[in-house]
Amino acid sequence: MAVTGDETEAGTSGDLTACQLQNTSSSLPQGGAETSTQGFMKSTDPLQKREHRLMKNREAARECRRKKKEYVKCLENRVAVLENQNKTLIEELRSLKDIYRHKVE
DNA sequence: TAACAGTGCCGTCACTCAAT
DNA sequence: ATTGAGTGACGGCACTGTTA
Repeated sequence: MAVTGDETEAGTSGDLTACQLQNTSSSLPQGGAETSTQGFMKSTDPLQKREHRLMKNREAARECRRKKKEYVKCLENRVAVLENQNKTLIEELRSLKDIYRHKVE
């Protein structure tokens, strides 16, 4: 199953904001990228335009799927962490109840 | 062992959204 | 209005496990 050894103890401090599918804007040079091919929709012949568009979309799809997989993995890790926390809290509640019962008896 | 179902990855199309 | 990036949906292909 998933949730292998890597990303160990992802929830030590409960970083629940870790799983963000979008907003990787920081590293991606949105505006200035691809200066060599900028405006390819305008100039080149239709066949080349199409080839270039397909290539870009191919790469975009790959990246999109990669991010999505990463996101899902991250969510699975969160689930595992929260399940553990839940288990611990239930156990704690049980023992506290136990202590209380013994006191009132 | 052939036939089939399930799964994962890929390429493409169609669409949306933000930037220009 | 145009352009480019991102993404959901779809179909195809390859691989794997299961069953008769």
